[in-house]
Amino acid sequence: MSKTVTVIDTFGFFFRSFYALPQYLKTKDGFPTGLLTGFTNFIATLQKEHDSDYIIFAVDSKGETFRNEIDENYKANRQAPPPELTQQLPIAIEWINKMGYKTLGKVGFEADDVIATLVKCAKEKGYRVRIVSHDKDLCQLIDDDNVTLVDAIKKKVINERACYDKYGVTPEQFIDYQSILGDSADNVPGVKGIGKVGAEKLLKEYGTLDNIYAHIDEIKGATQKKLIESREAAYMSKELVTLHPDVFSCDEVDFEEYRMDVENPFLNIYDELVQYEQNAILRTLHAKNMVSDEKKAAAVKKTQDAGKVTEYINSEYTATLLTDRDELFKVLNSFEKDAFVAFDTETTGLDYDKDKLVGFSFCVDESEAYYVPFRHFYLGVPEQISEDDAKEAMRKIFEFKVVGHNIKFDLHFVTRFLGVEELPIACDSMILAWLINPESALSLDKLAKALLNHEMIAFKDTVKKGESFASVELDDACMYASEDALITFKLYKLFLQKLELQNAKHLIQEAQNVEIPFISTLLCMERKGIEVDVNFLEDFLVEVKKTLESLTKSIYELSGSEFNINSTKQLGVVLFETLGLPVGKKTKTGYSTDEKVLNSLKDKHPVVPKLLEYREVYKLYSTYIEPLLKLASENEYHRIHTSFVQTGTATGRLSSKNPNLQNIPTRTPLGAKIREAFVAGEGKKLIGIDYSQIELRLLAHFSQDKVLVDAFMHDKDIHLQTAIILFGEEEAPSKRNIAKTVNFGLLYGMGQKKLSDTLGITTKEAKEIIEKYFESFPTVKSYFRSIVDSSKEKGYIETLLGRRRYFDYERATPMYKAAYERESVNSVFQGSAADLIKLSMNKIHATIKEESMQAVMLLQIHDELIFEVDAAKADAYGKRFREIMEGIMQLNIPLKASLNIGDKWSQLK
DNA sequence: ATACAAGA
DNA sequence: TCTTGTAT
Repeated sequence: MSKTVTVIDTFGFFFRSFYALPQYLKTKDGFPTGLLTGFTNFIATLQKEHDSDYIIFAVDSKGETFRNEIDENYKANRQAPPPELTQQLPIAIEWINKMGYKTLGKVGFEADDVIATLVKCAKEKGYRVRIVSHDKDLCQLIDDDNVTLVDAIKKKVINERACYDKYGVTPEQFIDYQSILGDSADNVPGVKGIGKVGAEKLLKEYGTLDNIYAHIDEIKGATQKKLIESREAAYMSKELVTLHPDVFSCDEVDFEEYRMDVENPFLNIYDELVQYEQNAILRTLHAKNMVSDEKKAAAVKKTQDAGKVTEYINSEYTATLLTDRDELFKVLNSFEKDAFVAFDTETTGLDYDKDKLVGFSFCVDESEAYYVPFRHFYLGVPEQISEDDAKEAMRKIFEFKVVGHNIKFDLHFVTRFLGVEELPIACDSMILAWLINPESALSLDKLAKALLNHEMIAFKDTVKKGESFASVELDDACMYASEDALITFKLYKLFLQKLELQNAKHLIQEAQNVEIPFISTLLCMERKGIEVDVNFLEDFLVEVKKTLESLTKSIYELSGSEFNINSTKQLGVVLFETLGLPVGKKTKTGYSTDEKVLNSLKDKHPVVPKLLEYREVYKLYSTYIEPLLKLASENEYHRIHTSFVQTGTATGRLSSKNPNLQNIPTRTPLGAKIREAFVAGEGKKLIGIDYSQIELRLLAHFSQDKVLVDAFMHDKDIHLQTAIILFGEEEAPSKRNIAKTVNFGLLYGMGQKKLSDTLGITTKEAKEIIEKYFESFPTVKSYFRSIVDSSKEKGYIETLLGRRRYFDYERATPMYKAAYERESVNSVFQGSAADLIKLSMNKIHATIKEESMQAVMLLQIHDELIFEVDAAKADAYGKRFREIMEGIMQLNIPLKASLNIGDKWSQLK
């Protein structure tokens, strides 16, 4: 590999950076820093984007150049640069040398000539050259194999091809091109009256300037006249624009003096980086632990005011660390009474049961954010706010309109810390982001990157591995936490604007009336948790372990080998190679061994039924029994707390995690036994209420289909009615199950493929059934059609409450389009059903509070709610809740919900 | 179809 | 990351 030299057109680069970067970048004293920031960024990305062996900063030298001898007007037209630029320029030049790089210039010559000379010298040595410049004067040096130009701001490489695309001439023709064109900014006259189109055309035809004049007789009319008149000017121009590769002799340059691999260039200008508030770079240095604590302390001291407030200023906003009570309240009292305050907490971990708050941050405008530490703990931690003052401050904050990002998380910690049930909140930027597009990434850092083009400080760069936020030093904590509050504030404002622009003002109302109150509803459910019978689970665990052991033994015996049954790879080998069973389905990586495949092999070998049983039991053990038992045992009340994710799905349903309590088994007898472990507390009962056929009822309501409406109005068996219509009165009872699957399939948006799989029939038969269904329910068919049409026209569907889900039909393969059509239809029902139960939950939550009922809502499983209530009131409360659910909205058909009461979850059916 | 979670 | 399996 030949060596590479990067040559910087230094002043050109600085000018470019200066104008490319925002002019408002200033230190807090008002000293402009845009150019400096651009420069430090450039150096920081040097290795990554301009990796080479040598780097030379070519500079102009003061004084007249030989070009002024040719023409005294040369460059006389240039305007004096603005003072903001001239202020920064000498600092930047100084930094080049301080950092350990070297400049190269020659009195009487411009940087361009120095560069031309360097190119010649480098070529002699067989080095490749990258010239960092956007100056077209340098195009004449391009030589694809050896020399390219790099535009550092646009990050573009300009080679022969790019040059030709842009100017229509080759690099070799470039001098002649400029000679004709001239350059008014540099007072290069060129041929008067011929511009770039003419110059390009002439050179395309004749190749060179000399050849143009050699064939001047062939050229017609005005062009000829102009060329003849400007002949002298053209050749003078040629002298002006031709770069001189002989500024110095090549043995004068020792490339080894210009090595790029300078060690830690920034450390050499550390104090100045602090002085000029190059905080992005400082942050990286600190994160990489490249700065000693003494050096850091000395620098922080310089930025520290005489008073008790420490400010960390970077180019965009001020992060203020508040460690003094009076300062803290001075800030809080300065806020308008009805101000929106973005609020965020820092904790020792994610578990609100065992982890603790260590500090909080807030922000009321886009230029300033604050961090209040009160429980950081590390060797030599400075004075912090007291816990009592922190409480008082947080109470005060919740008198304003609080906005958070996933604020349910913060509320768990703050409510417990303050000893209150609920706190009023104004909004949640994560929920707004979800309402705007439920399928987008919702984390603060992703949103900041995508919408604000802001790279946030990474949590893992702030908190060392294995440590908690409490051990983060206050200044780093302040930078990190303040940024969270600031970005939350910015996003909140942005989302309100976006909703208006997207013509979705109703979603602001929906957020206000439904989603935001829903946060409190979920908060109470999660905090309460559900009790688990630990003894029962322990016994169950022992029993299941025994079963597994004996199953493992017989599987080993029957298969004739010992292997890891949980490894699908090993299992595949045993079944299909050792035992030679017929291979059915294959996966991307090997044999498929899923339940369906095993079922088809049930009679082929005695090990297969054992495997099926093992799979079921192992699933129960590993996914449910063991983790649930662990969670319940850890909790002093044996209650386990799930997290409901309000923004978890594209349709509007909730999701549940850590643990997921929405997929506790029910189908098989053994699985259903898990539900026996969920019990009511002492003197309490569990109540389960589930909406019956809520999605099909919504279908009846929206489509107004006579058969469906009639069935629900008279409370008939909907699946049987469907069977009657599909297969006739006679066959209906025996085919009710098929009808049920079809109805079910409709709701989950199954295609013919999935339906045939589920029913165990061919796709053709499935297709026929679906067609039959639509023939029999023409109203449903046309209603589905109308959803799809509107989805395609608008690019989104809306639920009952106006929540949207977007579909990009524009660039989608036909397969995707078909999937989008089904998802569109399905989302309307699932989403609207989710809306209804959400409304019910809010209403029930409010009712429990208003009437001080001895009841708590514990779980939601999509169309079902589970409560724990005072045993004596179970019946009355149950009926009351059911009424609320059935009456939550007046539809064209009645809503129905069924009520069950018991001591264990398993009894609620 | 939509989730979450476990294990290799 | 892939495969499997649980729920609605």
